[in-house]
Parts: sequence; C-alpha cells; structure tokens
Amino acid sequence: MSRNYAGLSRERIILEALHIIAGRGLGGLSMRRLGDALEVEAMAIYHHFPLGKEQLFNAIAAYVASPAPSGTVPTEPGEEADEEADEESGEGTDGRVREEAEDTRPWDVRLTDWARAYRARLLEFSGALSLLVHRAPHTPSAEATRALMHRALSEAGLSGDDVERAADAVHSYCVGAVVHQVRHQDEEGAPGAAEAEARFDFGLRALLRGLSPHGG
Amino acid sequence: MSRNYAGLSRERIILEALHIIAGRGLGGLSMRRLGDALEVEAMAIYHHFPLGKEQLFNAIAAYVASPAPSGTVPTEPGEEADEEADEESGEGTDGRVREEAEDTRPWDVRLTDWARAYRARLLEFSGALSLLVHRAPHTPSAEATRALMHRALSEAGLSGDDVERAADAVHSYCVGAVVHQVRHQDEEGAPGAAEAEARFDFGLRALLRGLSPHGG
DNA sequence: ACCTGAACACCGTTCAAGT
DNA sequence: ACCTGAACACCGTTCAAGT
Repeated sequence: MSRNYAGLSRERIILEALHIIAGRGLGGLSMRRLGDALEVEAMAIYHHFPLGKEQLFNAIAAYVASPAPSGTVPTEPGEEADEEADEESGEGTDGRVREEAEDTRPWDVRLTDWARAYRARLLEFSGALSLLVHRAPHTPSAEATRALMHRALSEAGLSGDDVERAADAVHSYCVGAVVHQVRHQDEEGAPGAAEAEARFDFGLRALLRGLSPHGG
Repeated sequence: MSRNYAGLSRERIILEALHIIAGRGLGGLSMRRLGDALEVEAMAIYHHFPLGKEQLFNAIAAYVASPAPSGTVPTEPGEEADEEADEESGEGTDGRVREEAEDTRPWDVRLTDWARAYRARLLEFSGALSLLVHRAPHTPSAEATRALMHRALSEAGLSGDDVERAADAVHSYCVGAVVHQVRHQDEEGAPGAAEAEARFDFGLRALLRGLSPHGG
C-alpha cells in the first residue's frame, strides 16, 4: 500500500476518538480501532501522542472540558510546551484571553448562561465524562471561567474565601447534575431532555439564590 | 498445586478489587491481577461473576454507592435474582428496610447528615468514582435515600415535582463536589481535607437554603 | 459447586525500518 | 517528519477438564 500521507493531526485524532466513544463507549476505544477509523496504522497515532493512550485521554478531557470555538484543540498542561507555535485561529497569543465586549447583564444571568453552556458541552460528550473525574485540564477556557465566576460572585456580594467556595459549589453542581442525568438516563422513569433541563435550572436557581448574601 | 479451596466469595472479590483500585487506579485492575491478589487463578472469578468484568464493575459500583453496614454486599439489579437467599445479617428480608427509630431532628440537619456520609463514602473509594458515572445501582440503600430525601424535603415545605427536583439537586451537588475535589486534588494549590470539607458544607448550606421555600 | 489450565482473539507499546 | 510492520507482554474470555 506504499506511503500513506494521512494528514493526521492531534485534532483529527481527538475528534475521531470522540466519535468512537460516542458510538461504542469509552471501553470501545482502542488504538487499533482508532487507527482503522483514521485509515492509518495504529502506531501512527504515537507520532502525535508519543506518551500513548494516557496522553490521548488527557487531550480528550481538555477538549471536552473546554467550551472553546469548535475546531480549537487546547494543549495539555502536563507535557513540554516546546512545540512550534501551532496557533490556528489567532485567538490571542499574548497569554491573555482576548478582551471581549463587557457583559453588562446581572451576575446571576451571566452565571446561568455559563452553567447551561457548560452542561450542554458535557452532555454532548457524555461518553467521555468519566475521563474528567480524575483529570482537571488546565486550559485557557478554564482560566476564563475562573475570571468570569470571580467577577459574577463578587458582584453578588460575596468576598474573601466565600468567592472561591461559591465558585466551587457552582462548578460542582454543574458536573454533578450531568453525571446524575447520565447515570440515570437508561432507566425506566428517566426524565426526557426537556425535564432534565428544567431540573438543572431549578437546582441552579436554588443554589444561586442560596449563595447570594442578600437572599436573591 | 492440587485443589485450591480459596473460599472465594463475591464480597472478598469486591473488597480485593477495591484494594487494587485504591493502589493502582481503575486501569490497574485486571482479572489476572485480581486473581493473583486472591491467590487464585483469574478464571475462578468467573464462577462468581459469570458475566465477567462488566458485572464485577457493576457490583463494585453498587458497593461503593451503598453506605451500608460494612460487610454487606448488595445484589445487582441487571441480573437474575434466582440465587439462594444469601442474606447475611438479617437486615430485612421482607423487601422493606427495617424500621428504625424515627429521626426527629430538623429536615436540614438530617439532609446534611446524609450528604456528609455519602460524600465520605465516595471519597473513601474515590478510585472507583468513575464507575458511577454510567452506573446507577438499584440498591436498598438507594431506596432508603429516596425516602429520606422525600420526607425531609416535604418537611422543608416543598411539594409536587419540586420534591424530586430538589432531591436531584442535592444528589447532584454531592457527587459533583466529590468529583470536583478528586479532579483537583493533585494540583498545586489544592485545599487540604479540612478546607475541602468546609467548602462542601458551605455549598451544601447554600443549596439547602436556596431550596427551602421560606428562605432558610 | 468450585477451581484449574490451555487456548484464542485482542490489546498497548517498542523499535527498527521505510519514505 | 510521518507512517509502516513485526514483535512482545499483557489482557478478557471460552471451554473442557479436574475434584
């Protein structure tokens, strides 16, 4: 079959892996199967992920946890960052997230917006959800989330340690809600997508109300 | 080596599996390694879990998710229940959990108590946490939790669909908080055990306050 | 009923080699 | 730089056999 210029890239590999995971579950993802899907020998993957499957898992986790513009593959934290630039869509190479138009909506609206988007992202890649249990990828979007949370919760009237505690609570609730939904989704009396979303909003509203010092 | 009366049992297998998971992670658990630890050929395990590793995983998940008295191994839901009795400590064979002394403390205290115990259990077996993402074991203790939640939240003033929604929110928060802690526990500025517990309580208090119709 | 031992298909990964 | 192909150690599981 001669030489195969498959045009492999980290992104193509991650996307294909996610596709396999969606279809056959996390346990159904093998390097050999992934190679087949990419029309490449399994060993070719190791050129892009030299540390093997574990590194691929980290990359998948970072991708899933980053509600970044589609097509953007975050770099992992745990490895040498001595590669060439690799920037694809010029989304800020100065280390800071590009300044966007100031969001002037109330803090709870901004937080609710973020929470819904985060939930949607996790739900979209729910097959890879368990990868996130032992991995907290250190992505730019994670940093942006931190900032957003901090601003919103300060605005809500929190200060000192309470800000970070509240941010943790919101974060915890979001991933917990998705885990809870995924856990029970194949059961008899499992709620449909609409009701699941309503429950998410209900709990989120309650949490934000309880978090706010002046009673919501 | 002649005959080996290893005295294998589902419980011994589960406990040993949990031990391996604690030491080497979920990926480090193999049937062969588990067999070694039990001083038995790996294939012997299949006599107690005929459906293989997947069934073992289900059993582990059920064990972890059930804050039952130590030594009680719940039976799985997805398989034929035609085995002989197997009851070990007579904790109610009539299908109902044994009636305990009525807990007369306020609803939020009862809920907080439950949440802390649940959190502690998940934290104790955090290596197996990802097994719970796609598994919701249908154990007696899960049923008991449902009842406890329902009573407490009704007492809090909730009614109708809100009761179940609130119960979901509390449940979600608990597993989410543990996942969040486990995810970040190997990071630089990770909070210690005491601070992690304080954060958990902080978020839980806020959630319960926000859930309660009359403002906590 | 409970456990062994050999066998099979599949897996992750290494390493030397091709272009 | 990018991919192949053979090889190695390990894996889950089946199946016939032992007691």
